[in-house]
Amino acid sequence: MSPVTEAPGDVRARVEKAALDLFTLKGFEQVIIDDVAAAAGISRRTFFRYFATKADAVWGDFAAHAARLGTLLAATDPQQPVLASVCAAYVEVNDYAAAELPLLRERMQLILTEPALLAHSQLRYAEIDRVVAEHVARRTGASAAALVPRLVAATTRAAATTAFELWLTDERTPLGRQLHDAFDQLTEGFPALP
Amino acid sequence: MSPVTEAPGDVRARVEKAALDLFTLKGFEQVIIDDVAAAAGISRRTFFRYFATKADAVWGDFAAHAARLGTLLAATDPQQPVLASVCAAYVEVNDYAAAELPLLRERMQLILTEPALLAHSQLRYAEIDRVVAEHVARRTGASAAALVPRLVAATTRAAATTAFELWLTDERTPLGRQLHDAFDQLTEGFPALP
DNA sequence: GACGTTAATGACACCGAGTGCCAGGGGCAA
DNA sequence: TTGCCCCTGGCACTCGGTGTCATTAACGTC
Repeated sequence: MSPVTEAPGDVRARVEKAALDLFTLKGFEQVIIDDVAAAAGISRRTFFRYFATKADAVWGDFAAHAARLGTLLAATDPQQPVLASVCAAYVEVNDYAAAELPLLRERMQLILTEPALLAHSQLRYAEIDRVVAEHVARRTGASAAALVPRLVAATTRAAATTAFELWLTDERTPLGRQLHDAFDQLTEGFPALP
Repeated sequence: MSPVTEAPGDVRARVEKAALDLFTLKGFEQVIIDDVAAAAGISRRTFFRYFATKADAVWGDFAAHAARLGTLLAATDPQQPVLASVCAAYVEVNDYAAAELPLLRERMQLILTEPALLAHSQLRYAEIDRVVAEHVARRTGASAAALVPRLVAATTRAAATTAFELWLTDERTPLGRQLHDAFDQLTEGFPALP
């Protein structure tokens, strides 16, 4: 039936697309795995060979994303202030081509508004936090388990998430700008506050 | 069979205790609802009348906790800096009596280390963030959906969570002190950072 | 061309969380 | 006693997720 051998990765990409479209169309909870599998032309069992959980179909290759953030952090200028280096890495790792933006919006819209996906996000962010805390630990000489590295990791990630939320609701301001704005507030100690 | 009529709330408290103990002893995933129900002397169906999900049995009356944080924030001195008022409210809402500390430790240990509970926590924190963002919005005149209120809510909550994590691993430093330390770093714009 | 090997797939049965529905029973007021 | 209400348990069902096994197609070797 099938024309020829399918290129590896094709199936995974097709399932991911089918899942994303269905979730966006009907809502994450309303879609069951059989729907996604049918739309992608595979069986329910095969779906779980490509994605460990239903939520995983929404996140692309997030492990690579986190690893790239780590690489970018390691390559930052040691003279640069630490917070600035974290900001720069966040901006660069989220510097998507214009053609990718609609897909990113779809993904983030789901992740930030669907309760089940929002909950799942916490597990993914743990990897991000670990990478950032290790960078801060290197720069400061502290342990990655100490207050400052963990706090910087947690708060910068909170800033990045907030920037993403604002970017979703505001079509006009680019993501990089939203990230810079949020990091600026954090770095300056919230100067606008009474 | 049962002696007399049971005081209302008794059952819920008993189930909560049974769940907490079993989860701590065997791990959250290893315990199934039937185990908890049996230990509490109720049926599986009744468990789900007291708690909407398995994770909910670990959180006490968290809605009341969030509401109390809101009350404390509303009662803060308008002359006080905004970040200081948020810190003070966080410290006060988490000012437990010494007798309650072991239970709090058990709860937080589970929430912060069990992946399923960590994920679930994100849903609970949304309520906290909303309350804090509204307080900041009141104080600054901004919309609760604007950058600064959301950012303050997200970062202070990140700071509080980090303080809890450190408190769990360090038996000696009291929780209020950990919270103050974390908030100080945040308020001063991380002075220790190069 | 026949053969054994390997990876991908699908079918099936199973577990556990969570839900809807209904029946039984005890407390309580009239 | 009667009727009402609330709490409870039992049952069947949906759905996410997993272990197991048989099938099939691709590939290299003889």
